[in-house]
Amino acid sequence: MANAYQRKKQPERVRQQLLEVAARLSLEQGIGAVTLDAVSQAAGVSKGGLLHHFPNKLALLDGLFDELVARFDRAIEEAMEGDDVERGRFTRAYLTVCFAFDAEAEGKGWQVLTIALLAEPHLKARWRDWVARRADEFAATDSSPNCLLARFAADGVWLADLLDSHELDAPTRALLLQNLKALSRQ
Amino acid sequence: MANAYQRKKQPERVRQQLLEVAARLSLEQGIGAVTLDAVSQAAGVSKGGLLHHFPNKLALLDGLFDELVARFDRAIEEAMEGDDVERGRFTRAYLTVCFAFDAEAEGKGWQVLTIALLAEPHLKARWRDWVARRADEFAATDSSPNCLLARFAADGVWLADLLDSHELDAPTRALLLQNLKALSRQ
DNA sequence: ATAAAGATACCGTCTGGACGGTTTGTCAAG
DNA sequence: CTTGACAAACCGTCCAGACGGTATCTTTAT
Repeated sequence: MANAYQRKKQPERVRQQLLEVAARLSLEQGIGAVTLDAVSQAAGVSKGGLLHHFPNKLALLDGLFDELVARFDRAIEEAMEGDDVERGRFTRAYLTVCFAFDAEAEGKGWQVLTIALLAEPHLKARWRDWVARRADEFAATDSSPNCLLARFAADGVWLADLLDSHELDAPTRALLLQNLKALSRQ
Repeated sequence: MANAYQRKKQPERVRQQLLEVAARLSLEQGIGAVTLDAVSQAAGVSKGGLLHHFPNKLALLDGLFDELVARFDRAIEEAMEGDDVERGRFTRAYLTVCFAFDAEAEGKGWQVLTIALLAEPHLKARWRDWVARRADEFAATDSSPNCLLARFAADGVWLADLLDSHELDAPTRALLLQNLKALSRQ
């Protein structure tokens, strides 16, 4: 830290580090702990360095959002590949990802952050766009009332995970997922 | 404002006003806008006045939470009265309230706030308690997998309202509600 | 090949303002 | 005349962002 001028320059790595640290901070200490000072310090970068990569705080949050969505998209795409029934395929992938999101260690790191993002009007709008785009993209295969219902339920489960309410035991959870997937096929 | 000493003293009214203003601010400008200064000013009260009613900011948020839960409870109770089928009665009331929550002007005012509350660990825990208590209270009539599913879906719809995503048209929405209620009776 | 000329990736400090909270004072009601 | 309901001024802290600098990369001109 003291003299970090001459260390190897690795902008992409530093950028990534900043995002990770921001996510971790929000998880461990709430969104209030995500300050430019805290993030930069925990990432071993000066505040000026942070502001070089992200010109302001909103840009940092935007970056987090991008990362989050990209991850989500990748997970969904992956889940869709192993499914050869057209009808409701997207919905099933959505279900899979939402239900898995609490288990994976990575997911945990993004959850608290997510809520914070949705509290920010700007990011709320961006999420809205994402939903609209997807709904449009899969209108042909996933717009049935049952699919809609299933996805809403997935959101509910995701929310419950986020809040640590409900505490489902594993078999109940598995059964629920199964039922919802069945719905998506009808 | 300038000379508010001699205005009629109406503590309960002022307290209510403060809560309403805080809710409205969070709705219109995000949780970040809910500061002691902003709330007190918008409520036509000095900051000292605010802090007289709520000794600190957390107390203010707690107050909002209390109000929110009380309203929710009342709405649910009301919805349960008109339902004479025991099985899934709570779930149907829960559905009714969640689905109605976007329509009523009142509900709108509390939505964004809610998310913010859930970002606060302390309030998150309180919500968790609420869920646990209710789940326990209605274990005999509303613990079937289908009821659980229905309530999760309700949460999803509520979340969608909160985020203005999804934009359901009225008939689809009504149909969804109907389907979920049917589930709760099985 | 190399050196000059930027461009990019940082560092360290400073500042203006916001924000939560305290304190002291004032008025009105009981 | 005491207590509750406020007002108004103030304080310490924190924080976002600006700024001016420095070191390392890349490109270009020679």
